[in-house]
Amino acid sequence: MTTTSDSAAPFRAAPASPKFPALEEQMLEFWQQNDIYKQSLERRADAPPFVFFEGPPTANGMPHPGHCLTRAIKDVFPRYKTMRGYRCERKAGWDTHGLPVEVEVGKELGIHSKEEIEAYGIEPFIQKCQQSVWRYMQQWQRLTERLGFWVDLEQAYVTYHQSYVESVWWSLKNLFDRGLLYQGHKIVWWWAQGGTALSSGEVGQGYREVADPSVYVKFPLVDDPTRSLLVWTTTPWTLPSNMYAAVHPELEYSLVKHSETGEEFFLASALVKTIADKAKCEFDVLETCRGTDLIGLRYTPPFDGYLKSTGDPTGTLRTPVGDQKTEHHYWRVVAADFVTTDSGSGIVHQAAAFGEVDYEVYDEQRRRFVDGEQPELLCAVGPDGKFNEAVPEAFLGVWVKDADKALSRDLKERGLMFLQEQYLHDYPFCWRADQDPLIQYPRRSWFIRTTKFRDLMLKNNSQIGWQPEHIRDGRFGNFLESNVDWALSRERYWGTPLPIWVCEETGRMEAVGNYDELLAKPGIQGTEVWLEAKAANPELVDDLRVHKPYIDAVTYDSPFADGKRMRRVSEVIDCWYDSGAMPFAQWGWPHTGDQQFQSQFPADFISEAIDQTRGWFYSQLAIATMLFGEGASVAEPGCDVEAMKVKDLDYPLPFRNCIVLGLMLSQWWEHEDDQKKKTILLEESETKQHSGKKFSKQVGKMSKSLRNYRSPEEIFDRYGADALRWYLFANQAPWNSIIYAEQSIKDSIPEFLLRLWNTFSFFTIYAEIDGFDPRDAVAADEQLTPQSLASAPKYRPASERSEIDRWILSELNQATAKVIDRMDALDNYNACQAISSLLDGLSNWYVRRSRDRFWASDKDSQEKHDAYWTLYETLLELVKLAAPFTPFLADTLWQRLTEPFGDKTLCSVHLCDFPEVDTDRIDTDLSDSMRLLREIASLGRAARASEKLKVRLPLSEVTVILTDDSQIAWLQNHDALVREELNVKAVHYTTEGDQYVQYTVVPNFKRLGPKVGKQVPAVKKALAEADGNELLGQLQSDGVVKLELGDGVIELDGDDIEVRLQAKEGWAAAQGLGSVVVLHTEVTPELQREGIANDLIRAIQNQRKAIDCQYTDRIRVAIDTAGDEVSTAIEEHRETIASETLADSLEIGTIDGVEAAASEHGGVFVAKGNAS
RNA sequence: GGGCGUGUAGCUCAGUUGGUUAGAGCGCGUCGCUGAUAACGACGAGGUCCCAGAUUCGAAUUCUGGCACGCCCA
Repeated sequence: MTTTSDSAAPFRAAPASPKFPALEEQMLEFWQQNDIYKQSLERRADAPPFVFFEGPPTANGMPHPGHCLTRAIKDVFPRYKTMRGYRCERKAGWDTHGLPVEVEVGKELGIHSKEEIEAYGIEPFIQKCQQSVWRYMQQWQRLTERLGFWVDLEQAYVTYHQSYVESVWWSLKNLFDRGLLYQGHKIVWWWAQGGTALSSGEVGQGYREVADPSVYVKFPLVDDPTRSLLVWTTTPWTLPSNMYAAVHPELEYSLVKHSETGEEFFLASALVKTIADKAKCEFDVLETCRGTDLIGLRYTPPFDGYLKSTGDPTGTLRTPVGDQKTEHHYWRVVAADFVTTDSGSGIVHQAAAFGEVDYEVYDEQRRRFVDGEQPELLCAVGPDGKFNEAVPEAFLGVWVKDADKALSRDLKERGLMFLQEQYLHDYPFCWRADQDPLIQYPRRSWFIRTTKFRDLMLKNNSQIGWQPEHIRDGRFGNFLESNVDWALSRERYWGTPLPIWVCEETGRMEAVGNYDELLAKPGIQGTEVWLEAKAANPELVDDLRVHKPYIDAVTYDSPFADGKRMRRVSEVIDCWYDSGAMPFAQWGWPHTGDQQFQSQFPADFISEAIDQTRGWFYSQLAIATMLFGEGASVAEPGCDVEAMKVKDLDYPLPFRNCIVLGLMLSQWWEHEDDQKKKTILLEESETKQHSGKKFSKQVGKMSKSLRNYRSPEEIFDRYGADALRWYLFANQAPWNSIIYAEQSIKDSIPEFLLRLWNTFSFFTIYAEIDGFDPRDAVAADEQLTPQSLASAPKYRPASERSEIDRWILSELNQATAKVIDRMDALDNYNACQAISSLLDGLSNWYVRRSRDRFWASDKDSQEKHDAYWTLYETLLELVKLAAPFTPFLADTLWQRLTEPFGDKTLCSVHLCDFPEVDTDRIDTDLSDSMRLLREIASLGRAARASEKLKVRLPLSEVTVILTDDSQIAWLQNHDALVREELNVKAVHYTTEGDQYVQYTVVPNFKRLGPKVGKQVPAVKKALAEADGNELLGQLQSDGVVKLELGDGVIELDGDDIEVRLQAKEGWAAAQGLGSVVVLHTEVTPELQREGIANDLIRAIQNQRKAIDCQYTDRIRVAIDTAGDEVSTAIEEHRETIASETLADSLEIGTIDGVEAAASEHGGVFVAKGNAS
């Protein structure tokens, strides 16, 4: 070959067993030192943007394998889009606020309750919180980098940063000024003894079964005190706070008469008998009605505390103008859909203060009244869980759960108790003080009126490209449909402070949009608290000045009352609001970053796991809908919306596409011994090392305490990040829940990484031997595109190269088209399938069938150059295709493949453009023909196997019978492949196979169905019964087949039917769908001897390897045989044997001092060195 | 209890608008190849497509009702 280079070989043979984790570590260092990620962005500085939002991980706790999936998916599409010519900025982000962080710090300090935190000091506590998230952020950064997730960690947005907090403040001020931020009640699970609400997670931990009372109480009607509602409740202590009695409007109710006492009750018809039985009495049904008929009936509440103190107030209803109606505030029958007849009486006591559902009923009632005349929430219990003045004196100050019995006795004495029972149910207790039952209790809370935006949110949702699609109308759509106002505030410490200041005199409020605005307020005081803290501890992060407790100290003159102060409310906000504000808050917008925000909104692509539907997906959608586009005009009456509107922003939605990932489960093998001690193994193969123990396979959630999964770090060290990534991308659609199966991660090495490496390695071995030098392509560009390589003198256009070259180039371009199509549709799974099958074709067919050209001794033959250029180009393009998926290996191979060019080529594949499809190189007919040819080869091997005729033994002929002659000409021109593959002397193709095969004609149902409809079974039957050969003959001569059916004749053309072949008995044959391959099995002595020669070649080659020959070492060979046939075979094929094995001498006999290798034809002696 | 999803080979998973022989990889078995060699190839066995019903000429695929599992909510 040509030698334009100074060095002997521009390519070095690659090591056979690469250590992928070590190669990846090297690559990480290279990327870092050369700032490849930044370079990849700079190359796209003026390109159209592809906008990606990073959903901020909570920097609390260590990252686990599930996070690897999210981060890998978040990486692959931006990488792909960058290579495709887009500018895809990737700003990292961290969610740093919230209860989980407080709990984590609490654990560290050994404290838990709010009292303990306050005793410890809010100031040191939030400092600890800030330090804690910082520590975890570093762990996450390590994982992020090692996984190859390219994202700008240096410029990450952090939710506790001042600029971020101020953006959130701006948005809250905007909502407040539009009247959309209001104070209301929220019913929470309340730990009265500890004075704090518990999160749902904490509540879930503390359920246990207890017996509670279940009582049926009489509520006498105001208009007819002889009649009562029979009302059911399981919490007698809430009766003093009764507000309504609820019925289901559609249920049937009965008015019954007690057969003994004569009292009359309303209750659900379905429960009349049940309750009569329970009370051991008889009811006579007087009349029935529907629930709606009862609505509005007034009754006397069981305890009169509120009746006395309020005087049974009324209010004006919201009705059309001029149509004034009033209604009593309390103690009426109302409608509620949740009432059932599964238990109770069908009439349910409503105490809005102590139940979320009850509260909703109350809220609905409240909204029926005009402003200022609405019912108040009745609540006879203080935050300490004890009764207040609204109850009879005997109960004042009693802990509610202790009062059930006494209250019941009181009701009995007053004749209001109808029936009393006990029932068992699960009830939550405080998880750390397990004697303390929790109660539902109302807390003042801040809400955002998201319900006003329900339709707009649905409209935005409808335009989002969800993957999978069912999220839109399923889980997410349903969630939006049942939207309730967002409970924004949290009575906690570490969070974005709610930026609302209240006048200490009038209670009037205003929102503050940023820190400077606050400082500019008249009479500002309290800022010194922060300054002093900072002076005392200069290490303090400046961002803390907008946090509790420093911000709480800041007060200013009230604009509402002379001489009075404005003080901040004490709450912080839900950290989901923080994350949902990231589209603008990540830039500090609107205070800063206008240009970035304008160009980076909305997102083209986001992805998170399905648990984020109610989390980040919602918070983003809700906030964007309220602030931007059509929603920006929504406000309470009297607000000047135009003044508050964000100018020039008319965005419909916060993100255009979202892949919703499934959850990740773990898989492990478990054994439990007699002492209940568990042994956990992560790989099935390991169970064999514990003989005698029975392991059962488990699939379930990943559990830190069970240690039922391997940490990402260990996976990286064992198999590498590419192995994990390929497993995540190529094994399943990402929205399915995925089982983290270590074996499958391991398998991605031989299935993809090693196969790619071996193909590359094959190339380098021969490129080194032959001195193939790609620098002959003098006009090669920095990306080594196929076009630019064409400048090499021995480079022939693809159209002039051999069939197999054109085939693999066609496969390459088809695969490229498929990958682009799939990746544009956010379908990584099928993109990987396309890459995988391309690699399979390259490795298992192209290389296999092109070996002889690489081995050919004529180093300068055109065929050899064709093979090199084809393989080289294909590898280069394949590596680019793989780059987004397995970035480490792809870059390693790119660097080695481009090494001869030095600085002339790009130093990283990630700076390249994604391959373009060259449609001129796609030849689908060739693909079809090659598929048929591979099928024929495969059938031939199957036939050989069934006759126990090994491939080394040559055969004279195979006959291939086809159903039609359309491919025969092509196959005949290219039968060398089949001859070599099957080791036969000749191949005959024919459609006249009556001798070997039977023809059957089967319907093509897809065409026939629409055509003949119900006659399909009859046609099928007729075809099966007819003589196939005859039908085929008809078809070939007339072009149609006529079938006699019971009710007439049907004509079928060639597309309506398919011809199938069935090999006849007695032939060494194998059948496929459209072809049968028949072997001619007679073995002549000549063929036998050629087979012997092949056997010997193999034995000698084995021996070469055994004595450590280099590829090019010459050898001496002797065969120790007494057989004439073997000797003759050696003589006949001496040339071939010698050239194949690089033997300088080939004798019958032995070689002294050399150990013989046994073979079926005698001892084989191989020695290094030439004959002399 | 409600909503959403999942159920296909021993394992991990595909399966396009319904088309009659349901696929891949791994694992297993048999064989082959041997200048990619701790690699590679072929062939084979292995399936009640969770169950029952409906629609249809035809259902893994559509519908209804179960069962099991998962997630979210109550």
